[in-house]
Amino acid sequence: MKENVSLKDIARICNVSISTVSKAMNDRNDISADKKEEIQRVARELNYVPNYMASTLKSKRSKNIGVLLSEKTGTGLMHEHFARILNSFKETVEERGYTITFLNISNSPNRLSFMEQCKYMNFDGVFVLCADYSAPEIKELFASDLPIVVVDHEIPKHVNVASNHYGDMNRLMQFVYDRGHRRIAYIHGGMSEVTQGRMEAYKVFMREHQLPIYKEYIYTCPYRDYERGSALTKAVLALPNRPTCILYPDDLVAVGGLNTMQEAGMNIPKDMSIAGYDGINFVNIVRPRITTIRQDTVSMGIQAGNKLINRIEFPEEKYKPETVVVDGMIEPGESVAVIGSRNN
Amino acid sequence: MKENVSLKDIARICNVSISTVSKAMNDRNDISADKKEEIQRVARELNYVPNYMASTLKSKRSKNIGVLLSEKTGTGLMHEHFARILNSFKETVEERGYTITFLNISNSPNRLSFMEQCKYMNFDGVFVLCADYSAPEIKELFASDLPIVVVDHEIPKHVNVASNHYGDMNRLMQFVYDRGHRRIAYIHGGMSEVTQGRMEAYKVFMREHQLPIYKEYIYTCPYRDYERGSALTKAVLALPNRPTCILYPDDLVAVGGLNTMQEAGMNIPKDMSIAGYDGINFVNIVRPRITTIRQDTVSMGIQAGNKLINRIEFPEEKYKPETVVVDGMIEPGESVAVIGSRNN
DNA sequence: AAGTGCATAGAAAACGATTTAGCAAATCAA
DNA sequence: TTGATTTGCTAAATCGTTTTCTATGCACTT
Repeated sequence: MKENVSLKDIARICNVSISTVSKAMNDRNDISADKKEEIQRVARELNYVPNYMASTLKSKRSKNIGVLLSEKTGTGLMHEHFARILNSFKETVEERGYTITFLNISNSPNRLSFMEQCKYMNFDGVFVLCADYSAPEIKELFASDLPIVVVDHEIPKHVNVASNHYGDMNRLMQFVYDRGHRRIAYIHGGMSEVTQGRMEAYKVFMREHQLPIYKEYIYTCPYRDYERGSALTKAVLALPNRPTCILYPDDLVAVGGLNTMQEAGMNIPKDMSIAGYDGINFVNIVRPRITTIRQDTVSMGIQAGNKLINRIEFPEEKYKPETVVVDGMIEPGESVAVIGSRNN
Repeated sequence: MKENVSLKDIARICNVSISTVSKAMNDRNDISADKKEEIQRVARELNYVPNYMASTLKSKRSKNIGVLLSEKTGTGLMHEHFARILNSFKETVEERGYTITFLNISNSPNRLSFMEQCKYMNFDGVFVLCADYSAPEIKELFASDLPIVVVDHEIPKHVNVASNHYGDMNRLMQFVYDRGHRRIAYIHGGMSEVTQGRMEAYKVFMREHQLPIYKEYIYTCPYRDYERGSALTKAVLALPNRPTCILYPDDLVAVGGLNTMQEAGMNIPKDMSIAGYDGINFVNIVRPRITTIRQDTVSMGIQAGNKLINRIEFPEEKYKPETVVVDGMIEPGESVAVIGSRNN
């Protein structure tokens, strides 16, 4: 048995030219129906599989999408949030006939730059899930004319699929407000401009509800920094005018706070209400369940995939900058108590 | 500026033939040093990037590895265990100049079979992280002559990178035994033959230490089935001769047990000791920290990557079946109490 | 009968690399 | 000097497609 059958082999067997076979395989209409059928039958019998390299070399369409996913502390594949988005993205593009290849992010000296990798592999588009946006090589990538979709980061010319940071935080504020909370501490995550919306939502909500914004109620903590979450919680507890509720930048930091307070003998939510952010799995297995904003990672992946492929297949959309906002949802949990001052 | 520079362009500029340029770029030695240097300089100046499709088409070496990762309930990208292995695998192969592409596992009707995808994309090898091993298309893949590395599953001809189920379980038994436990319940995970080693280790350990093996102490529970873990825990608690320790099939199921018992007012580990398996992140954030076997996912990924590339680059090893056993480690936690009958 | 249009097929030129075979010049051995 | 070997380079074939252009036959007009 021949190692790999090519158009040429089929052409010889069917007594037609290579071009005719090619037309039959691509279901073109400048070929007679019976010939097309016969050729396709023979191809099936011989287990013909087209050669990706040859067809991409000629056609310049790779149907392959590069995924950029850097593994800085806590992000990347190993963070459930990104893994979920990637998984949903993968399903979406696979359904539409595209393939996913990771960009090489290793430190090996002869590694190509991101831009070079895209040229090399002929990516039709790039999905940037998380990256160091200050790196020169990523700026070069963004400056190229490749279709690109980025998650939670605004880039001129490209699509940004982002959580609704402002809206979600607003929902969360409303949720705790409805349960009577007025003295609400907020631990803000990171300095990245994308999540500024949350801080904004906090302040606007407080102002709109005539609540004072104490600067002692506002902290900053890196995402996923459990230890720091624990330390800041102690700081909050030491305040003379203790809040009744603490909002954390993400679920992991919230658990840091939860554990700290429980170890100090406090009962959550009786003695203090808390809420997290993200909605990763373990909020459902710690006790009490942590109230959180569940980000709709499934929708983010689907939208990212479809937007990217649309830009690939309909280049007229290519340079429209665009932000796709995906709403999160309150996941109620049990960590926010209903308290006395409830007034609605 | 020309869209993409090719060997031909460089050849024209340097007044040499295409073959000479090719040799210079591939750092061959049948070319004079000064010409090589000049060509490389010009290539750099023009931002020459080789064309993957062309070179793979001709050379048949894609330097691309297909990754098969099916997303059955709870496995796949979204399970931390697999994400960790994949991440470590990715780093390893990227360091060695290989690229990773996912096999398409979608349900779309015109999806190629795994084997066809490998032919189509010219994968040099395949990494099977998790899959439905009963599917015909995967059997066909395993029957091919591609270099393949599989995780935790024994396949004739191929490499199996597996956790040391027997040894790890034995270590865990020794750990609880050393802390005085004699009546040890064991909830076994799944029916897959690969983890039979754990059951074996449990029985052998009990026998070797002259402990009776009560069948009421042995249960089966699907991996990652939190609810079932909870239910089985209740069954164990109802036993007339309650064990002092319960070993769970994985950490998530263990937390199911933990929460159930805590809700029933029990103190863990005072009233019951428990241990999990896997060592995924949240064992460190629940209270008490769950004692577990931390699987060495980093090492698994590294070994899988290196074995696979070795088989690709040194085909003489290709058909040696091989099992690479990777030891896990006790992660002590706080969920196993030291109890009275301690005797060493 | 000549011209027009259409449907079908094939020849051949790409795409951009690798690789083999061969040639000329340079080096070496005798 | 002659013959053999080495060195440095090129021409050309090849990998397996896609695509453009041309050719042929046939049916229709007029």
